[in-house]
Amino acid sequence: MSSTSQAMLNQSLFEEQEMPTQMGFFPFASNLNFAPLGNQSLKAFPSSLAAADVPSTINLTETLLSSAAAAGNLKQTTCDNLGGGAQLLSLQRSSANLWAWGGDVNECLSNKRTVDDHHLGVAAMKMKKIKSRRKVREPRFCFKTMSDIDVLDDGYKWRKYGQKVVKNTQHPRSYYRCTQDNCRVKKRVERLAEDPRMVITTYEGRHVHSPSHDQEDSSQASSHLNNFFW
DNA sequence: CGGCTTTGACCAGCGC
DNA sequence: GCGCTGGTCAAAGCCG
Repeated sequence: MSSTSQAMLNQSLFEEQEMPTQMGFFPFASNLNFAPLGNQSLKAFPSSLAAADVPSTINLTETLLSSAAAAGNLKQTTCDNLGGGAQLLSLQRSSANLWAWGGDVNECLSNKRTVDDHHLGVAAMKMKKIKSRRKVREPRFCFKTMSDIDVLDDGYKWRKYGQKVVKNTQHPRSYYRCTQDNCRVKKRVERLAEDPRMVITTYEGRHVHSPSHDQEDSSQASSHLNNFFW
């Protein structure tokens, strides 16, 4: 990824924060820096200053680091040429890599939310859902994980509602919905065609509740996550 | 029996 | 308008 496109991305993330009705990354993403990773990927890492100013960003980082550490093979490094000795999340096999995926970055940024869902009744919502199933989308957040496990434990309870074989991939895409009442968060899980070891997880929407996890550590970590962007 | 997964059908969006 | 594709629905079956 060129520095120009990275600059455009950062600009778009900033705009997303100022105009929450637009499609894009979650606001927290504007507190992350991005480094190019291959042709299509970005590696996300916390800006040291921003992280100090925005505790929730630290919480996210800690959450990911702790979950990655739990999965093993966490490797934390610094990268001086990115300025200020910025902290990178450099994770190895079977750990939770947080990065934005190039393809979905474009998808996220190109989609706009057109209607405010909050003022619609249930019936109206159903009608709208039927009429514009794909047009109206919640904010999305996606990342790659190199893992043998398809569904990562993020502290929330999910129910699978569909599976689809998408074009040019050997592996089916699975669709999950949060089991909590009134919570419309969805996630898609698929394996990268070019590298089946990579799992692409895409979250859509925001949770309106705390994680329902019975493991204390994960629950604590996930609650940090929930505090600011779920 | 309730909650979950599977899976074929259906529908909307998009490109031609 | 038509065909393709992705996303969702919902019935059926499975499992604890």
